[in-house]
Amino acid sequence: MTSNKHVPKATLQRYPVYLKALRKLSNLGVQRIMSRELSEFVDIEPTTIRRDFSFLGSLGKQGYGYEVNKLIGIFDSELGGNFDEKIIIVGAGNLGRALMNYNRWNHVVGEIACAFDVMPNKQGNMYEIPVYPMEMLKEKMPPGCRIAILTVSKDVQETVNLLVENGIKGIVDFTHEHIQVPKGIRIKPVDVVSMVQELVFETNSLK
Amino acid sequence: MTSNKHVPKATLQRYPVYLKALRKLSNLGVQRIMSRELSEFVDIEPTTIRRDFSFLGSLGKQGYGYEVNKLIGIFDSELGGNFDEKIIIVGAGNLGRALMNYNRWNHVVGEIACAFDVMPNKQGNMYEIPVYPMEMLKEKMPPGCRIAILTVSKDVQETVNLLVENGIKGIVDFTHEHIQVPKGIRIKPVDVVSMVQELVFETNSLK
DNA sequence: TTGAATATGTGCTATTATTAACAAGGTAGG
DNA sequence: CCTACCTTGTTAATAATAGCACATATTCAA
Repeated sequence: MTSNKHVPKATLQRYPVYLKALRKLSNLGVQRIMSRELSEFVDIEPTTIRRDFSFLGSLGKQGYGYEVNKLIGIFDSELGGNFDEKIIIVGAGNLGRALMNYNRWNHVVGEIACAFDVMPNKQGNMYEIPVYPMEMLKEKMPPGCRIAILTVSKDVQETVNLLVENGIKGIVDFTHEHIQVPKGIRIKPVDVVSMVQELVFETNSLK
Repeated sequence: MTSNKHVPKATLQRYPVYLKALRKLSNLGVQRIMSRELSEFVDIEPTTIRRDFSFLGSLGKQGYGYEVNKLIGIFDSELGGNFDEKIIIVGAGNLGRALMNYNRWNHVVGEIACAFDVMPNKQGNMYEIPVYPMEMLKEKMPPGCRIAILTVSKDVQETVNLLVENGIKGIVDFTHEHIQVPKGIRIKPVDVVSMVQELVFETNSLK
């Protein structure tokens, strides 16, 4: 990080949105963009965008705007550590396998290094990604691995404990269970049911 | 809704968390709980919990706490409309089918009424849920259906437009595309890549 | 029945996040 | 090179959210 300013949580949550939009724009051949244009694209106020970007330095030019590819580069290097993250998938059921097949990880976050499952019939290679037995977690976990995607359906808390013991710092959680982790470990629940509930709650309460 | 107080957005986003935790506790046989206990469980300050609950009425008893099942009942009726939502899944690939097989929807949000896919070989019945061709959307969409889960991988924006034209108000979006919708339509992006990015960004920037 | 103990619900305060407004500086067209 | 125009980055103002602190109501043990 160049600047030592504290980046607000809310901003941090918007960065992936910007990044996705910028990549899309770059693919469309857009080379430069102004906060006002980007605003219409991502539905975030121009001022908010400019402030969010400002935490990463003075990235734009006055009277001109931002270079799309420069912005992407900054996200990669300043925030993403160049996105060479080694990620593991824990649980190789339908969902886990669908995620292995996403092939959208490279240069965007890193790569799925390997996966783990308790069931022998799930083990082996899957979409060129090795799936190991759960007992081999410690042994096969790539060095420096911090992030796991959890798609198991049984023994959830036990599995989480195992992951934390082995140095995992962040978990993308696809289970339906309620998980508890020590301070400092981050969990991102990806729960379709909760998402739908949120939509229902909003729709029922806000109108 | 009993109270007409405005429920803050932040609160609305926490309700599913409470609900999930309360269901878990109920299953464990817990009948009453205090905000302080619940706080440790969900990692949200007791005060915040009490205030969040207070928007739905005076649900607890002073010096006593809350009845777990009463709380669940309130969420169901006040917010969830008793969770009889008819949901559709659009896109019956790996992910779509995994979601059909979740069988966690009943009494928690509602039911997956049916699914749609452009590919003829994906159509037919899947886990007892009918999968129709995309052209039949208008015809087969259940009456009053407001919520769609989107797992298609092609023609994303076109599909979204179609859904919105047919009355969908909220979309749980599993695609990797950037989507634009008219005001009033809510999108919940469920993007594993963005989730991992968020974890990476937090880990790289906050320490 | 009584009173000490306890947990809720809510003014109020502190913190965090968003938006408006504008000075500063670069652009672009002649 | 100059000038009129734009858009950034940031300061200051507003809004939203979180958390303290306590009055109030209820429990529960004796």
